[in-house]
Amino acid sequence: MKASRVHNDLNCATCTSRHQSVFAGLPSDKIIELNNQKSCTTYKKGQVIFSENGIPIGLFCINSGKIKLTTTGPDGKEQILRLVKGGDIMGYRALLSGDRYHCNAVALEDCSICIIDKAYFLDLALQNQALCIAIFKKISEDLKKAEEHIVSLSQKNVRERMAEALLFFKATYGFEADNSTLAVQFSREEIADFVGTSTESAIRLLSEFNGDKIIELVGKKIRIINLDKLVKTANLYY
Amino acid sequence: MKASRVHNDLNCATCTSRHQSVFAGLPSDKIIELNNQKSCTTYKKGQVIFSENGIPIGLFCINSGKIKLTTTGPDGKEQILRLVKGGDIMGYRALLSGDRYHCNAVALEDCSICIIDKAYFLDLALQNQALCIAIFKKISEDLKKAEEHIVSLSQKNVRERMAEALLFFKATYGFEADNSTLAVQFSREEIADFVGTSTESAIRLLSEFNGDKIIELVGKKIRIINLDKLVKTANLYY
DNA sequence: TTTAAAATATGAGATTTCTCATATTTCTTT
DNA sequence: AAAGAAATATGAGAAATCTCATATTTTAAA
Repeated sequence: MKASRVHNDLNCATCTSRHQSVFAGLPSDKIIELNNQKSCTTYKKGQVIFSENGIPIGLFCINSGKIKLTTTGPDGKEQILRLVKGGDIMGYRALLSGDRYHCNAVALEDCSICIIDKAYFLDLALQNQALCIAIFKKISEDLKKAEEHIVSLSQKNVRERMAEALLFFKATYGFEADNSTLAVQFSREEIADFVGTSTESAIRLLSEFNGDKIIELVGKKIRIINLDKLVKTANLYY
Repeated sequence: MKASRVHNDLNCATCTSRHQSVFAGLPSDKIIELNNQKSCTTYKKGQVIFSENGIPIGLFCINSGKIKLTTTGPDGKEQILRLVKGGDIMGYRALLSGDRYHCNAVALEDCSICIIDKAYFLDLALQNQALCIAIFKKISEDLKKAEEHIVSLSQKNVRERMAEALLFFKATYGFEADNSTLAVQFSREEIADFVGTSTESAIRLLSEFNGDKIIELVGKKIRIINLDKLVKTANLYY
């Protein structure tokens, strides 16, 4: 049975993910304070961290692990909206707008996550300019990415969107040590849920890319062996 | 020749749009200060207010008029990303993220707009909690709308998206005095650019909706005559 | 007012993508 | 290790949507 484990082993002061996070600019006294206001949890792959319509109790700060944010469409099909990794915050949209969650957060692999009390976080953000600006930037980036996704879904065909998705996975999670294998593993269905297509079409396209020597399928792993061709296939520039 | 006209006739203290804006919670001394930091411009229908890749010089605060925010897709096709109206701010994403604009802002009708100096606005936002929270909410809402648009584009067919688009236009701009005619006029091409379809398909679907007595086409105007059926057609609930 | 240009409308074939069927492979569990 | 379940793979027909062609109507310009 998969289960989350609550603890407080992580220390914000020594947390390496912090330096890439919105908390990068916090003074050290605030870091110590923050450390006392958080609680840490580990989640196993596949576990739901929060879900649609839930009421936010705090801000999730990812120490390590990868997470997908999804919604359920009108016919029950899942849509992947955002991808989250170590150093990211999540759950901030609902928190800042006083809304409920409109996404599900599901662990793509084992994760170590801290949750920061809602009221404390809001207070901290309003009092610390660097944090406030970092949050502005974070939402702005997510909005930009979402709008790029809109253009892609609206104007590109499935083949182009699939190529773009692989590039997005690369941009988000990078490569493994071999510098060519995507450092994230999705099922074909999950890829389809990001690209906005059927699972069969996703499978077919990945096979085609494999046949075209753009990628190499090694089990569940995807190696990008011709990045130029992938970029061209994505029809990115004009 | 269409041309914008710069002036300073509008007064923030008496501006009625302000009460629905992010500046609603500002104390009156700050309103007076804000009034001195802004400059007003009128734009004619069709005019470009800012464009993709431009560097933001300030925050646009809409006094009156309707505006579309668009991007150009890989094959030159326009995509409508957001719709703006009196009381809204725009250009804030690029401003807050220190980025260039990734959208074009084009007047859908004659507009009266104030521009607030970038540095002044950022300063004001960081010093005033109510404003800061209002901005958080504003971006959060735009992100939520964008993500709903993603699900729609990804999972719905063109007919459902068209119905949803009409409901979105209604939610954004409301009805005229007759309580059924959409208070905004788009060309069929613009509707297609929002829905993510071809102009011909947009024309065809509107004709179909007209034939199905869901809407009534009165020249360029669209009257919603069966809201229930439109909601059902949009496949909104599950 | 006439003419030209742009927008709207509609049909029909071409194309893309989906769906369903059915293998095959991989992973889990006993 | 064997069986069952889940994921991946592939084909083929069905359905959705686009594109191109061509009217028709509306708007703008001369």
